[in-house]
Amino acid sequence: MEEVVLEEKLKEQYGFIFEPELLKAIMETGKYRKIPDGDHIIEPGQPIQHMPLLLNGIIKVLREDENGDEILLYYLEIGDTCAMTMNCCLGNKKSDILAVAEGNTEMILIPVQYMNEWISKYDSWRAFVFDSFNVRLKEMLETIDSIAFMQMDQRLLKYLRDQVKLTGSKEIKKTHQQIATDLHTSRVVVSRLLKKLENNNEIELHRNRLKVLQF
DNA sequence: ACATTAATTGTGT
DNA sequence: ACACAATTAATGT
Repeated sequence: MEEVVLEEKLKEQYGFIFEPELLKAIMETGKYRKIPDGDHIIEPGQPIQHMPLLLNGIIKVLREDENGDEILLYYLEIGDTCAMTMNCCLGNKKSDILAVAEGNTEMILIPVQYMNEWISKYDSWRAFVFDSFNVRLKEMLETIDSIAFMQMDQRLLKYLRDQVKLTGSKEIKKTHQQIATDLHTSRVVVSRLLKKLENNNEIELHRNRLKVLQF
């Protein structure tokens, strides 16, 4: 990608947060990456060498158990960075999570060795890192609540709301099966609940997509 | 335009 | 949860 365009994108998303010095450092050390929809960005067991700064797109962060079962931990949006990655960076450990691109995703990868240096060097970086750590933690607590205490219909509603907020569109382009995997349940359950919502005129059902009519 | 097929969605047990 | 029916989208003829 053109250097100039990249710099503009960076400023667009992070210009208000980071001081000019830091932006320059990011431009110098970061590597631009474009990830197509559905590609795995990080897999469990992989050592982490970079930390991502999202330019656009969404990243889905999942936990995977030994059977290959997955649970959705949280989503990363533009302007976010990955708390799990930071955790790994500090200890130079391997990844505990699976990160998948959702939609075409562009990001800048920063080698982990700069993490520590920048934390002491740039106030804005330290603030950014801690802040996003907080946000992630909060989101994960929500997810835990939702798994532990909420009924499936509530979880589905939350999921739909999140999708709308996340993509900025009331159209959700997913199959029932995909939703079921995200929520860690069976497709049949999702189908039945969605059908109920449709009967209540809360959503519109189509093949491979659905439309939210309320909220 | 029609038939075939594969994938997704709906429903009863 | 499973099995099957119904529907839809995609593809070839």
